[in-house]
Amino acid sequence: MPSEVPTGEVWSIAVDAPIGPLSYSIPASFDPAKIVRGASVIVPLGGRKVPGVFLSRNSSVPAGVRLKSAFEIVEDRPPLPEVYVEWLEWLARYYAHPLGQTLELAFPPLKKARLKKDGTKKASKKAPLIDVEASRAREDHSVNLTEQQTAVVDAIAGNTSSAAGSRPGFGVHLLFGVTGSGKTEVYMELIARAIARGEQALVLVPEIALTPQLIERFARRFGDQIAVIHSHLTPREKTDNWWAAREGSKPVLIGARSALFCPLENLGLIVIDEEHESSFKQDESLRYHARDAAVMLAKLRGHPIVLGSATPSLETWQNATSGRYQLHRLPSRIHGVEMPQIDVVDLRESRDIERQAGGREDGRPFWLSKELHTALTETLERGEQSALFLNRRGIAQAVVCPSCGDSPQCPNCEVALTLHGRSDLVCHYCDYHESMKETCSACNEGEPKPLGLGTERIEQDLKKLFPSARLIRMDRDEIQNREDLEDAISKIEKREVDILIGTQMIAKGLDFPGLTLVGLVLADVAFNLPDFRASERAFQLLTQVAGRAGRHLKGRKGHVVLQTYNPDHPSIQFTLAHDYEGFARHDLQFRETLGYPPHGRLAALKFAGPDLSVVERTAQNIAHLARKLAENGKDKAALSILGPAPAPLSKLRNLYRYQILIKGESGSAPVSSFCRTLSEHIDARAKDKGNGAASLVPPKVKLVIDIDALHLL
DNA sequence: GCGTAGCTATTG
DNA sequence: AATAGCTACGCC
Repeated sequence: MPSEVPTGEVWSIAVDAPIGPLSYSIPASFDPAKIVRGASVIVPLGGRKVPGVFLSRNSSVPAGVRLKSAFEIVEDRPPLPEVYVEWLEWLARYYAHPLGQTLELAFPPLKKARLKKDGTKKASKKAPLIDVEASRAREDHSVNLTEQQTAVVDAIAGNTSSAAGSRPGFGVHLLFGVTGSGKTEVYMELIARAIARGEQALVLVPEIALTPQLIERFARRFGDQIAVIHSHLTPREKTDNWWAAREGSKPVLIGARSALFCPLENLGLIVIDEEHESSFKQDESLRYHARDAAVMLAKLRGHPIVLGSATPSLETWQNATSGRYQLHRLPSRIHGVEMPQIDVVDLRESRDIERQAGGREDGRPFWLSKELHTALTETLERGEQSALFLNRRGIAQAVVCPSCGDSPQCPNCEVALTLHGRSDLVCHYCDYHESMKETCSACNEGEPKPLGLGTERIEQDLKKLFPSARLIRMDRDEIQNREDLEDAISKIEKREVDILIGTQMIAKGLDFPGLTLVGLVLADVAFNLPDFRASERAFQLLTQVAGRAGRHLKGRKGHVVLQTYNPDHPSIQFTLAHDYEGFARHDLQFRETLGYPPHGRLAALKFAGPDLSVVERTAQNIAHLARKLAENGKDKAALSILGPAPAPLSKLRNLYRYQILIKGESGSAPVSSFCRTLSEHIDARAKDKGNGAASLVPPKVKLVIDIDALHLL
C-alpha cells in the first residue's frame, strides 16, 4: 500500500508465463489512446520483465496484493484486433494453455533489449507499394477453370463473379478431390476473388509441402502479392514476411501451421490444404490443431474456410457428410489422366519370399517379389522412373541372436536398436548408438543376425541387382535438411535418377513426370501400430504413395505394385479400389462401436518421469480424481476415463510414460471443459501443500493435457 | 566459514 | 517460464 497508484487505472494483463492474468497499475505517463485491450505491454513479473497483453480495465483492485506498475507499451507491436483476442482466448481455454503464452504467439518475437527503436518496422513498410502494378498485370491472366471447378468456386464464394459483390459469410467447405483433380486452381480462384474484394487470404499447408515449387505456383498467379512464413526462413525474412502480411501490403499469406497466428485485419478466406495431415497438430506447448483452430477463427470472423484433401480426416469427413460442413467433389483427374493400376502381391503365397537373406537363383533379394522385379526391370528398360516405398529406415529393424533370442535394446528407450550400415546399432527415438558385437552379449554364444528390412538394405540390394541403375535414397538418414530435399527433388526432375527409394518423405506432394512405377515394399508397416487411427493413416499413406505413379501419363496408367502379408486388410482393399468413401464408411463404423473420434472426442493425459513407480502412482491418483470428478459432474454419463496404462512406447529417453484417455460421447465437447476442471483441481491441490496435502503431481513427473490428441504412442 | 548445485515456491 | 530463495553438502 505504500506505492501510491499513479492514475488509479488498474488493468488485468495476460502475462507471458504459465499463470493466469494479473493486475497492474498503469502509470499516468502512458498514452491513454494506446491503453486498449489487445495492446502489448511490458510488465514486471517476479524479478524480471515480461511481455503481456491488456485484457480489460479492472473495476476493483484485488485484495491483499501490492500492485506493480506496468513498464511500457511495446510501440513496435501493433495491438491485436478484438476478434483475434477473442479467438486466442478461446484457443487458450479449449486447449488448457495459459492465456498470456497463447496471446504471445500473435506477435513478432520481442527484441531482448527492447528500448525505443523506431526504424524496425518502417523498413518493411516501404517494400509493398512497388509491386502492385506488376501483380495487377498477373491478375489479368484469366485462368480457365473446368465446369466443375467453376461450380465449386461459385458455391463457396457466391455466384456473383469477381465483381465487388456480397461477401461470402462463414462456412466450412470440404474440397474433396484426388491429387490432380485441380484443387489448387479452385484455391487460387477463390483467393483472386478475395483480393478483388479487397480482402486477404491465408493458405496453410503442411510444412513438408511448403516447397519452392508450391510457392512458385502461387507466385505465377499472384506475383509479389504473396508473403510466406515457415520455420526455415531466417528470423529477418520471417519478420519481413510477417509484417507484409500483418499490414496488408501482401494480400496472400502462405505458410505452415504457425502462420495462422499472424493477425490479418482484412482476412476474408482461409485455405487448409491437405487438411488430414497430422502435422497440423502441434505436439508441444499449445497443442492446437491448426485446422480446427482455423475453423474457429473463420467462424468468429465470419468468412469461408476451405479444407482440401483427397483423403480427408475422418473427423472432417463426418462433418462434411452430416451437413455441418459443405462437401464439394472434384471427382476426376483433369487432362484425362487416369488413376494408377494397383496390383497386390500376397506375400503369404510366394513361399520363395520367406526371409532368406541370401537371396534366390535369379539374384532377387528376399523382399522383392517376382512381380515387382519384373515391373522394375521393364520400367528401367523404358527409361522411366520407379519409386520404392518403405516406411522404415536402416538395414534391419533389429538384430536377433539365433541361439538365445536376445536382441539389443536401447538403454534409454523401450525399443529394439535398428541396424544401420555394417554394424551400427541405432535407436530411432534418441541419439543412442553402439556397434554390433560379433557374439551375443547376452549368451556369449550366438552370432546376432539382422531381422527385418529398411530402406538402406533395399538400396544395397538394388545396387547389386541393377548395377547400372542410378539410385537415390530419401529418408531421414540421407535427407537432413531442406537443401538436401531440394537437391534430391531437382535430381529426380532432371531425370538423373532411375530408382528412388524412400520413406514417407516421398509420399507427400512430390510430383515427378517421369515416375511411372511405384512399389510398396511392405504395406503392412503402415497399419501395424497400436493406435486406433492406424488404419486411417495407412489408407492415406498408401493412397498418397500410389498416387505418385504416372501422374502425367496419357493413354496409359501408372503402375503400382503393393506387397503385403494382409491383402484383405481394409486399408489395402479400399486403396486398390481408389475408394476413399468406402474406407471412410468402414472405419467410421469401427470407431463408432468403440466410441472413438469422430464419434465423440478424446483427450490424453500424458505422464512422464524418471521413476516408473512414481509415474504409475501419479497416473493412478489422477485417474482416481478424474473418476470422482466425472461422477459428480453433470456430464458423467457422457464421459469415460480409460486407464491409466503404460503408453505404447513405455519408456523414451529414460522417461517412463503412462497415459489416461478421457473419452466423451458425440455432441459438442465436454471433454475439453472436463480437462480444464481437472487441471484446476490439480493446481489447487498443489497450492494447498502447506496444509499437508501432498501435491498430486510430484515435481519429477510431467503431466501434459492433450486435447483432441492425435498421437497416442 | 563460504561457495554452490539442486530443488521449491512464486510471480500482481 | 524464469528466478529468487533455501537447503544440503563440500572444501580449506
